[in-house]
Amino acid sequence: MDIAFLNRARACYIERSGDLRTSTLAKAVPNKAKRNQKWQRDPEGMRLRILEAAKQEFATHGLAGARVDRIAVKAGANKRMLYYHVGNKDDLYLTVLEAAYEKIRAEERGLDLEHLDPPKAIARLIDFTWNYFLRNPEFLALLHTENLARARHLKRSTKVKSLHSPFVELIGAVVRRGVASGDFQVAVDPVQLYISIAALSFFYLSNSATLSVIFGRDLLAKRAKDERLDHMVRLVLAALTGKSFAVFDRQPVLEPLATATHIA
Amino acid sequence: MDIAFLNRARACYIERSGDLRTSTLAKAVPNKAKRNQKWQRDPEGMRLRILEAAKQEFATHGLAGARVDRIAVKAGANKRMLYYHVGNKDDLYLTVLEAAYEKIRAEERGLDLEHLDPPKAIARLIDFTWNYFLRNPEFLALLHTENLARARHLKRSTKVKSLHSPFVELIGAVVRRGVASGDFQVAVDPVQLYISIAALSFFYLSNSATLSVIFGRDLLAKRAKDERLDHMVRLVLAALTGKSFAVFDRQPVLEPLATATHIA
DNA sequence: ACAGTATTTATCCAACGAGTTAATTTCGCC
DNA sequence: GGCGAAATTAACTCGTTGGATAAATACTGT
Repeated sequence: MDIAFLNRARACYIERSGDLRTSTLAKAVPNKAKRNQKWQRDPEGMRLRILEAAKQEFATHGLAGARVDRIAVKAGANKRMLYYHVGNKDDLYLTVLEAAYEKIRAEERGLDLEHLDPPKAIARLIDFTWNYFLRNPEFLALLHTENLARARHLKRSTKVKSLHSPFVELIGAVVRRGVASGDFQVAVDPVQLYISIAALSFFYLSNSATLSVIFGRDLLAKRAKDERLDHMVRLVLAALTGKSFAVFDRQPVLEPLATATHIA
Repeated sequence: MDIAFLNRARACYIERSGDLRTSTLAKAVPNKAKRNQKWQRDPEGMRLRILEAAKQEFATHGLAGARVDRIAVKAGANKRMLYYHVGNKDDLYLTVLEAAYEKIRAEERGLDLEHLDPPKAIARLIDFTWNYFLRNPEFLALLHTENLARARHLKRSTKVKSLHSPFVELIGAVVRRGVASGDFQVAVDPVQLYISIAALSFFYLSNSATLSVIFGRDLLAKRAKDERLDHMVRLVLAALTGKSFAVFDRQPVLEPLATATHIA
């Protein structure tokens, strides 16, 4: 969901300053072309734009740093609309947070690890996590913001609590299979493993700014990112299988994963 | 540096409401006991209290969420003092950030890994990192805040950039020794390893609030923390040595580390 | 004991930011 | 073709907040 696109859409939907009506957009091309219209109704679209703008704003500035007016402008809306369609700043934030969790849970469900052999399944899991974080940097920021607030909002949210991640069970199953097949040495706690896998990607990406300064190199350069993914996969697989780090050369492990596997 | 203590110190230093002067405190017990004094000079103490209060405030509320007035109150000072002793809100923040980096670097230097055998050295490193983060939760929060700002302040700070962490070199040396002795299988990139070790602790602790909600259990309970440390050490050592996860039972690895090794 | 400076207090204020109120416009429906 | 509800805009309120100013008080050297 690209905010720039959404704004362009709105902007060109009704050419506010001129009379020109070039609305070639999908959905609601009005058949009666009234002139002099100042605005056009679009509740769902408005709500979407508002939430998208709010997500960006909360992600880049945190809860306290976010500005309601800025969200309105970014959404191409009037500030009153935020209150009309969603609620006050806190409601806005909670809605964004819930949507973020829903989104990642949905993508997680699309990943089937069941029929992969255990090492490949773990590798795919790491690859997915890494790429999801990479593609959704706001999610990282929102998570952190919520932790600053000691999960105050999350606790209130029945919605998020009902969204169980399928990963813990999946990892548990993969680990059991791995142990049975002899691929893995020990049955690690799936929660610990899940946290560790998330941690390896999360920390690198969410702290890439300060780490880049400290180490004096750009950790978000293509090369650096490739190396990181490689390192993480090797680290975890070496630990689980008891085989050497070196055994896991890139191609066989990383080849079948990649971005194509992700849901749109 | 305990803010409550500092405040108590100040509060009892001059008993403002009564005449009673029970100043048993170190440093500057005034020999001429003037009566009716309204306040006492203490520039260094004031500065310390301000910075400590600011650290707490920035850590719990982020940069934008921090309130200058609240810092003043917490420091037992007048707001004007912040500007007098440190500078505006941004200066305050940068000073706090720099102090935080200085502190961890100082403790890092106190850790000598050179004469430990490689696996023990790595275990101690993990233990140190874990416990440092546990003892200094504000550091985690500050790091995140700074990353939200895309390291804007850090880049400006010549001080922090000059504070090289000794860990990258140390880890490099340990890894080389380990490879030479046959303990380790492959010479991993020390930067990657450093980041991974920090990541495993950082993510767990800084996101413990949301993770606890998601998993429905208290990740900061004593038991859970012990398990986490155990898991991290096993994970990394198994990966490096190529031996099984199970080989590393708790006692031998964790015994010689513990809190006593840390600098005050 | 006195002058001059360092430190601290007591107010003030202009800008900002969240949230509201009321007026205006669109649109489905009869 | 017009009525009423839904959607949107414009303008305003009012507490908060970072920062500034000036006055008061403690300390230092002489």
